[in-house]
Amino acid sequence: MADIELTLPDNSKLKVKKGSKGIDAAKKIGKKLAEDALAIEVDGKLQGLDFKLEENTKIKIITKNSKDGLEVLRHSASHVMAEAVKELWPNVKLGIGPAIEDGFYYDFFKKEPFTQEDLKKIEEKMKEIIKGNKEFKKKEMNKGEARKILQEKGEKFKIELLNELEDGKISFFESGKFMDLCKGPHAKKTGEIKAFKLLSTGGAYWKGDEKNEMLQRVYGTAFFKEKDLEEFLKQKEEAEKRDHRKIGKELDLFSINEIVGSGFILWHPKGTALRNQIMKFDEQEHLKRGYEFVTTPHLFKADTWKTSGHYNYYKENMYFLEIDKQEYGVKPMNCPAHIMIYKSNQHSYRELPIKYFEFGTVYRYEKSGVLGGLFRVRGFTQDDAHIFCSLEQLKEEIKKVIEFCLHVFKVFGFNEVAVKLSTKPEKAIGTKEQWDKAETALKTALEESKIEFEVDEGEGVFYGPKIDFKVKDSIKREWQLSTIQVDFNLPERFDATYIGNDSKKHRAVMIHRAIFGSLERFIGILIEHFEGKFPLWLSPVQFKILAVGEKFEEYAEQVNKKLLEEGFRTELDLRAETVSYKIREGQMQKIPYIIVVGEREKQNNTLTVRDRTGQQKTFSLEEFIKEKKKEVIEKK
RNA sequence: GCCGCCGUAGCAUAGUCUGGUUUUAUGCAGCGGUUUCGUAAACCGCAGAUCGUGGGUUCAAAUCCCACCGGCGGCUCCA
Repeated sequence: MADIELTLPDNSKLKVKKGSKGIDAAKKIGKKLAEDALAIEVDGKLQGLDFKLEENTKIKIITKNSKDGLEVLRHSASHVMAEAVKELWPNVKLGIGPAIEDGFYYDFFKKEPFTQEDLKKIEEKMKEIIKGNKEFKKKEMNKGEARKILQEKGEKFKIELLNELEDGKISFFESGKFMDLCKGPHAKKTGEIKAFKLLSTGGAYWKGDEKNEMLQRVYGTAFFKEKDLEEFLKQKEEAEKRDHRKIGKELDLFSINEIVGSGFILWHPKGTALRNQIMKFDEQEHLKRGYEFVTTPHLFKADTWKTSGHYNYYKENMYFLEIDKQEYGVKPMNCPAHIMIYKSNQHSYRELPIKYFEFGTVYRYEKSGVLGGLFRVRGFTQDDAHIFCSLEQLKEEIKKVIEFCLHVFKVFGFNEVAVKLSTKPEKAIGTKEQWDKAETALKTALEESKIEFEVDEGEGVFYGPKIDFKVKDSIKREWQLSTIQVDFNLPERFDATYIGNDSKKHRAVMIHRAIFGSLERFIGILIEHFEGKFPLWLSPVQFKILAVGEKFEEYAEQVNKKLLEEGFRTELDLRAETVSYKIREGQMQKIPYIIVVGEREKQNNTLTVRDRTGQQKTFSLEEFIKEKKKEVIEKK
């Protein structure tokens, strides 16, 4: 038989016999590769190893230890889980069972939800199946045959999926007694699944639509090596240790009170100290960049929201009240207020851009089930600014905002940033020309800022394109932070204009941008990022001062007074407790420096300072102040 | 909002399944005293809880049932 030629990802060519399969190609490339092979990617599509190869295709062998390999493994694990569940509860109907970021899940239709004990049972059953080391066999048939099989089994959800598939060959995967509609690919045998663990359960709507039935989802994860699984579980534990709700309580930063209401944050003195430092820093940075500060009310007459469109499109998320037969709405956004300020004067093109900044506290009604700690709340403060400019100025202004964001990330130690540009969605306002110009402006701004970014076609909001920034924290978790959005809608609705050099009125373009997004959420992220061990400039309490004995209390007081005068945040602890006790307490409060004074220090006018790692160092008072002031300025 | 789990002193837990000393226990924190101490917990004592709220079942409810409030994990949502 004649050879056919395939292209490998590195553009080298591979010749195999006509009619051969993916596994043959793998063997041809190398014995080791064939052993490790799990699946084959043909022209970007994952296929099983038994996939018949054709000429002029680009192939990639998916092996263990690759990201795609993990996906294949996890998808296989989800099948094994479904098999286990079917054996334990034969009447359960199957939903879908894909691999996801950290593992896999499978959705089942079952009256009673799964319990923790059920998870253990399923795990045991899965172990049996894996031990059996059965082959994943692919079976192909036409749609009619497939439907017949599914109808016999009564798999109504699978039939729904089948109906959406194109006519042609429908594939099932079979392992032992279990068979499931599935395009694959899978591992060769169930025995490939070596390290797995079921993690949790939860309800999930069929096809993610809340109008549909609620299915029972089981989450799990799988790895090729036991070591990787352990690593994963350790990382999970690490994340739990950093939970901002736990640390927030321990460090007395904030609370949420049942009587006050869900989603409303009470900032305690220490939390406020932290928050104030962030705000102070942010204010300075805005001043440097030519923003003007404004202050606006929390409550507006409903007319404002009718003009802005929120009354029609955002009403379910807003708080309304009626006084003297007049309807008012609490602001969910600051934009209308800023536009009103802009509109209180006529503006020349020479004045543009005009940038208004406000720490604007907004209230949004969020469904009870979505609230959580500081991450999702009903009342929060945005570091919100609106830039009014001409379409021509857009690119330069966006560039400045990008620089601003990156600077802020760096200061807080977020060194990895992922950027996404979202373009015109199907439903959108504004002309095609406006959109094109704006999208080009955003794109060019990103390129000229030498930033790598992804384009998310059609994912913009209806009123304009946007750029989103995601950062990675100290344990590599991703958080969506900043957003820069162009808005054609509100300037139109509020008729925001400027006078151009042709002395005619022109529509202003508005940019919404927030760097932290919400201060509440940002602080939540910071708590987890730093594990509560904030750098000196942010620490609610910077120094804890204690004396070795009563005789040295006066000196401790002197030191404290001096540090307060120098603008530091201190805590003087003169309680009748032992030195060790107070140090332990300070350490648990994650205070950056604990200052101990006694005979030696009093004699020499010095301080002995213990840092968070337990290291001690002696300074003269002046020396210490100088060094710590530097540390605060450098924000290390 | 939906599915599930949970709610015991300021905090962290035990007791709840299988109702039964007048319902409670432990540690930390608090308060009173003693100790004045050199880098992660000195000692003794005291006080502190309508067991989330309301209703029901029962001779008897922290425990069983219902509703509500709140928290957590998911889903959905986050123009």
